[in-house]
Parts: sequence; C-alpha cells; structure tokens
Amino acid sequence: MPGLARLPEYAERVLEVVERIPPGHVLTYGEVARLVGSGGPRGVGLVMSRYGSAVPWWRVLRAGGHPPLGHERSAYANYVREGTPLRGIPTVGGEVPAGYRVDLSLARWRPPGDVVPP
DNA sequence: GTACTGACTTTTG
DNA sequence: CCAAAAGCCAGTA
Repeated sequence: MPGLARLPEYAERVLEVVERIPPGHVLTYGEVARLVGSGGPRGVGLVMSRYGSAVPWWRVLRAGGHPPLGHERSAYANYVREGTPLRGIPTVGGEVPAGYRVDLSLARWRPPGDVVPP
C-alpha cells in the first residue's frame, strides 16, 4: 500500500540502526552511515535533525566523542542515566560539565554482523 | 534540471 | 592542542 512511507526509505533505515543501539553504548555518524550501507555522515545527521526526535539520538555522536551541537545538555542527562562511560569530567554533581565527551573506546557499540568471518 | 544547506568525516599543516 | 580544506550524501527550494 503506497503512501504509507511518510519518511524516506533512507531515513527509515537510519532510524532503524539508531534504535538498535543498546543503552550504555553509542555510535558515530560515520559508523551509522557505514551500517546503513549508503549515504554519509551528513545524510545521517540530516535525518536525525528531522526525524531524530523519534529515536535515541543521544546514542549517536560525532567522531571524537562529542554529542551533537546544541544538544550536549540533553544528551548528558541520558548518558548518566544509561551509564554511558564519560571521560574528562571537571565538575561533580548534577551539573553538566563543559567540554565533556564520551569514551568511544568503551561506549562504542560493536554491531552484530560487522565482523567478517575468515 | 541546478544550488544551497546541514545534529559530519578525515587528512594535512 | 587547533585551523583549514576537500569529500561525501540526502533533503529542500
């Protein structure tokens, strides 16, 4: 039945991957683009800005471990809540540290099927 | 059809 | 550590 695809095929695919990310883990825009198999980091970011409100967008961050610009504050609450490993936190308590970043080495999710058997 | 924009990446200096 | 440039792709006008 046509007309049901309110969002583009690519957008739906991106949202699907983001929803698959378990709590406490994160993926970078480039990684998500790689899992989708098409597009690039910008395509993912564009979809997130438009339809990201329906998925755990905070689990998707830029290379280097910084959350999306303008959303660092909202993301921080989610990271603490899901137990995402953070790195370099100068402040303590419920305040949001400035310039914080996620430890990609620990938080980076290893998607199934990404490993190629020999 | 082209042009511009954007929650980006990566390399080089 | 930071700055600049090129590359990449989907959506919108």
